[in-house]
Amino acid sequence: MSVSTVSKALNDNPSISTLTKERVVKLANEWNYIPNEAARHFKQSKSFTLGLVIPDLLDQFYVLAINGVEAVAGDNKYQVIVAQSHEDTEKEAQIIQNLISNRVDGVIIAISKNTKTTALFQRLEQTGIPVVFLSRSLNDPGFDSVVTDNKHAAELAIDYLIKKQHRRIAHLMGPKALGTSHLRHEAYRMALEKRGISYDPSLVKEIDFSVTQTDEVMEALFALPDPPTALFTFKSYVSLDALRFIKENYPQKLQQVAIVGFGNLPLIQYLDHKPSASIDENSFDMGIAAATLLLKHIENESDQPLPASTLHIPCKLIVHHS
Amino acid sequence: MSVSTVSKALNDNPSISTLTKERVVKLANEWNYIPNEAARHFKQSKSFTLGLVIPDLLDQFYVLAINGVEAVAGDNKYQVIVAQSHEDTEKEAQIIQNLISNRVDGVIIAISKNTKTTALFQRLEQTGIPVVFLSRSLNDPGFDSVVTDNKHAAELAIDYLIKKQHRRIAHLMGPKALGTSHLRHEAYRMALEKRGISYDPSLVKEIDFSVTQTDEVMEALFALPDPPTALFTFKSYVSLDALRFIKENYPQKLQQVAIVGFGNLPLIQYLDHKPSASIDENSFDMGIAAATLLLKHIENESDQPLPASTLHIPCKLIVHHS
DNA sequence: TTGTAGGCGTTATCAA
DNA sequence: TTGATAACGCCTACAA
Repeated sequence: MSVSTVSKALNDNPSISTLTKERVVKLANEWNYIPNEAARHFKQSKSFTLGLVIPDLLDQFYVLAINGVEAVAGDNKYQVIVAQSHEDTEKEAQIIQNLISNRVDGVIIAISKNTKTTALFQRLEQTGIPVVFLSRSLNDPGFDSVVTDNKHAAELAIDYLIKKQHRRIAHLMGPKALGTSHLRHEAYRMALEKRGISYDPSLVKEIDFSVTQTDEVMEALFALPDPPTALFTFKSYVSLDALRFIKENYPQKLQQVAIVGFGNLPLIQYLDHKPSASIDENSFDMGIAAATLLLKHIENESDQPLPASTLHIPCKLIVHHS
Repeated sequence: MSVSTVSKALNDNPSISTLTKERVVKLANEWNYIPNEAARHFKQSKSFTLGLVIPDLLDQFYVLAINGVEAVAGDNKYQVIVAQSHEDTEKEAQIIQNLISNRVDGVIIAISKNTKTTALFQRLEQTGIPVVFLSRSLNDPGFDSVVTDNKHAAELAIDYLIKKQHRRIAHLMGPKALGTSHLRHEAYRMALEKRGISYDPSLVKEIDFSVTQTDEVMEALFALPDPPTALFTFKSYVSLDALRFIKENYPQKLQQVAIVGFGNLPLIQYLDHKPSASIDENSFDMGIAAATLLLKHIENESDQPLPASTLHIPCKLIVHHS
């Protein structure tokens, strides 16, 4: 029996008789034959693989997003390769190079905090590999992205804090290199002004996610003549660092200073002193949205590429009760 | 110019003139040519890929192990595909099937808590794909594994608790299906008896990692006529659940009950009420050891397979200061 | 020093 | 209904 007959039989090709199919399947099982997916993909010049690049697997926000991506990918017979950049632009470039080498069908990426250039991503698109930015987007509107609805998030947070009588609300802003940092900063500013609180630049401090810098910034904020009574942070891991700083250095302020940040992390449930509230970014849903959008590009057969779009995923405020 | 000349030029084959090489490399760069790794692997019938199967990415223990595996893999030009079983044997089987389909060169796996049969793993080995079990091993000595030195861990924990005047030390034992659960249980028993504390089976309770079951078990333990004053847990996530149970239901016991478990998780640093201590399993090193062992098998050219071995990774006790 | 040809496992096309 | 063949992109003998 020829290879082609076997191939057709296993793929349930209608041109093969039922009897032959049965015999083939039986033998295939007996001999534990498993088709070589790699060869198949090679032949089809399609890998049925999505590359997913994230800064760090220890960040639960991304893990939840991964789960969302994997769910959609699995439903559509795609695999997912997860790679960590460890917030290193160089490593990130290496990963992307590698993903191109392996001819993944598409890439979802949460860029590292230092990534500024778009060259690599243009290269991907040129190679015919669509890219979707997750959570952290470039400033370039030419790319697809799935992001938190930062504006709404800031309003939820500021509303909550104002209701709790806070007027001096500081913002621990993300690294300037990230477009998301500016979006959140702007959203914070708008939300404040809309509610009649004038924006005070001395209450805005850039952080780089390191403990030491957060400590410095907190020290500076508390040294102000009129220090903040509330913090709005770029992400909840910063909230946690800030909280620890307060516990260690200003324990008397622990009950007074309210903290709200982006990301409702599962680990918060274990804490005794929780941040006051968190923005639940629905990162699982963000993963789903990113993967769905990416697949739409991948499976777009027309000669025209789909126009780039930015999806704002709705979020909600979760108040933590300590 | 022929493809073979180009291929040789790019691979720096000595039979190609320097001039030709230069011209080829120049054009390759100009045209953004990136070799198709998939085709290369296909040709070599080698994927330079390791499969890494773990229960859950939200468990920081495994994330650290992943980092270890990735470090070794990267140094040896191998890629890593990470897949989550979500503690589901069926999903796990699917993943392994998929890894075989994709002809990975080797597999590292932390089996799900329900996995009992070895059939799948034998299938892998038969297919010529070596397997290394990580942390959670089967009872079968025919397979390679990298595990915590459970015996030493139990001694460290029990010594610590005894020094703190505890005599009634309960064990929250892992799921019976896991070989590791029995090893740790046995290590606990031995450590106790060696120190003149008789083993009391009423102080041993099996848990399945669910919050509800941990709650039930804790309730039962505290309802004993002579309840435990210390807990030795299968893993630190169980320690955290137990801690929460105590805070919510027996707050007066919070300061008295000592808890020690396997796994020194990064998230513990954020807690106010920490477990008393944790076994630092050095999971990063476990990942390194597993990957190194696996690569040794993969790169074993001899016709004889290497004998199976079990590596016990040294661990230490980390005392947490609340 | 360069080119030609064969093959890795699979599928699609076309012929038998 | 089945079989032979070419092709996917790359590498490697071997021939020129």
